[in-house]
Amino acid sequence: MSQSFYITTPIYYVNAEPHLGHAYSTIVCDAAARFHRLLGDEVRFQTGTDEHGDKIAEAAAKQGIAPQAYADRVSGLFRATWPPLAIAHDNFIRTTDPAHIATVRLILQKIFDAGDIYLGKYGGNYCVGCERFLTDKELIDGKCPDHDRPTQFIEEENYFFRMGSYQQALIEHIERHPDFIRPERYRNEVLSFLKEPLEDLCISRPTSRLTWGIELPFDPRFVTYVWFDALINYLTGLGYPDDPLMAKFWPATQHLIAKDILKPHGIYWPTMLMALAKADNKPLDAYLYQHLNVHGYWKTGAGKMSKSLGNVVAPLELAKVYGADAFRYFLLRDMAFGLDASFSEEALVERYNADLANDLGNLFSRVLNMLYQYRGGVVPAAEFPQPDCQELLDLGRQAVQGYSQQMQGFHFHLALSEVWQLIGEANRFVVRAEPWVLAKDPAQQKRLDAVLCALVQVLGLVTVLIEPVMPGTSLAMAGHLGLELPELIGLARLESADLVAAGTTLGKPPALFPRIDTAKVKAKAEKAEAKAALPAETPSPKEKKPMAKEAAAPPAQIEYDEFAKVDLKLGTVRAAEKVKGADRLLKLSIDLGEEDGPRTVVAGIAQHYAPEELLGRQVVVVANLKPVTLKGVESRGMVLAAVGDDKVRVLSPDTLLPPGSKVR
RNA sequence: GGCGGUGUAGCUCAGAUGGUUAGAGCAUGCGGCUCAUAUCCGCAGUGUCCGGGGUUCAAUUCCCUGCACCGCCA
Repeated sequence: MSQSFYITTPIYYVNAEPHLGHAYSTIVCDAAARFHRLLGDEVRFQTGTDEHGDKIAEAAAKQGIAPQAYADRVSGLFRATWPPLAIAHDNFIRTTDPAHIATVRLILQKIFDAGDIYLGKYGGNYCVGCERFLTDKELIDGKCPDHDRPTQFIEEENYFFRMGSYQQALIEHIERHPDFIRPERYRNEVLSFLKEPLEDLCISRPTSRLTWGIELPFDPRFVTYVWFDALINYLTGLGYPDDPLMAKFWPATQHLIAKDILKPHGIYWPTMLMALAKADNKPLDAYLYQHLNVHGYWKTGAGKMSKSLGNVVAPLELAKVYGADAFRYFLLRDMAFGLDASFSEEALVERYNADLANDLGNLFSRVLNMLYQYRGGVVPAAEFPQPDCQELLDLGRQAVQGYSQQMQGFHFHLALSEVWQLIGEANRFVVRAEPWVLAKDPAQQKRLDAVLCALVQVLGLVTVLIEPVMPGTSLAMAGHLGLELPELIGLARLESADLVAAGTTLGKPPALFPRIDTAKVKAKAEKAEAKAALPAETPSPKEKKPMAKEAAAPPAQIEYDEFAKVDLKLGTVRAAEKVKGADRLLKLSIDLGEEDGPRTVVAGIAQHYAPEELLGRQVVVVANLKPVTLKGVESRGMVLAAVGDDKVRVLSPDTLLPPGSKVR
């Protein structure tokens, strides 16, 4: 029953550092991958970097370093961007990987041997300054407009790929598979492009002009054109031709791109795949991908946004300010997939407050609080199901259906809207059922049980449904609801109403998304803008201070052995309470998977965490710290936390692991 | 220059093979509840459905034209 699902981001060209557009593409793929994992599919999700070509050679030269060193640096930046955004890719590929280079050469040779690559001549107006051919239209008075000097007519030998010979086959495939390129507007764009005769594609660059590329296997005087090299990454990531991954995943390939690279992916790539299929003696469409999913642009900066809030902080920085989950939610909820959308901090905060704080966060909070007050946190069994409760649960199941369909079709904004309609239903249900009235009436206790039970089950549904988009929140909710990992629950299990087992004891809820004071954000932005408007840059003493702190001597280096003496372990917080007579101390009972039960650890984090917030959380503990007695409580260990300027956050893994797991 | 798209409430957008009161969310105003993160629920609006012309008993919806923005191609 389980199917395969292979999704790819474009590999990002390392001539620019990661920005919002890259993040969106990658987050979309991650959400789709997570969704398919919930479906129980076998999933492979690949991203990576594209590192050859003129522009990279130039950028490296400008910095006075070797292209490889330059590519290493920027590729590293991309790699480091993803974990904080909760991206869980299976493979990160680089076009400078030896395996990729070998495969590109193998494929070139195959297509060459099959006769679809030939040596031809190309003549044109070459500008030495630009190091490229210019079209007639680009010339002004026969001169290069950028360098204001005459171009030379150069005839150059190059290798060409017989792209044109696959034009008709491609048109037919697209017409027979309406979903091949989606949404439809981009399919139409490709078809309209294919109305004109398709020319062959120049796939080489002479080494006299460029050496930063993959040498053609059949002619060392040339390197491969960067697109021909780059597109093949999707195959090399699966180990074409022989790796078992190919058989499992290639037939289930979904590419995702932004609209600016539609042509290479909608035309070059399928014709390349047809040529490769022909060379491998297979039907022409044997290697064609399932779907090309095309999204629009995020418009940032410019216009009125800069006047109020946007622009003050780079979009990716906002993920740190408001959290990866809120950031992901905003991107997926606010953009109709395929169309353009505009990004601003205001819009992000608006979504955050309206959807996350008021709707979801508050529902979670009110339901669990009532459960805590009326039932001591123990989930009741609904022994006599009531019609309205049943109706709510039915709506829940319908939401799961609608959500699944929309997610399959890459309509993320509509999928989320399904979930939020359910959240709205649950909020209305609370008002209609008035649990606070039921609680006072001894005759209504069974009814109250049913109402609370239904609400808790809806929270369970929502927990799983939001996992692809907000994995961290989903995990936190699961922890408080006593559920196992959402990704292990999967969508199929949502059919039963008993996600949260009766009899489970749930703690007091934390605020999942504390409301953001928009007035404050605005004031901050205006202040920053005013500051930016000042011409002179005299740093105020205030700004100097943290600089001085950073400049303090770093701690001395230590040997690995010294580090290894510290026994770090993962523990699950089973109980938490304030230590009497101490403002800063919390007494935690932490399960380290030890036979003699949970340990008591005292942590100085009471000003940063309410005890309930930590229930179910996994934390990192120094297990072999000498016991100390603090305010009369013996503490056996210490909880690790990151200390920011005014924030202290305990460290947790991004997915639950067995208590006692070693940390190193 | 050619082709295509978009233009609907303050904002973001949905919509009907043309037919009585044009919709959703957010923002705004009023009312209600109190379990909740001053949250939630209900009610209320407001719109020359881009301008002009045409077809029609009837157009925001179809046709033509103009304007604005966007995209693809050259």
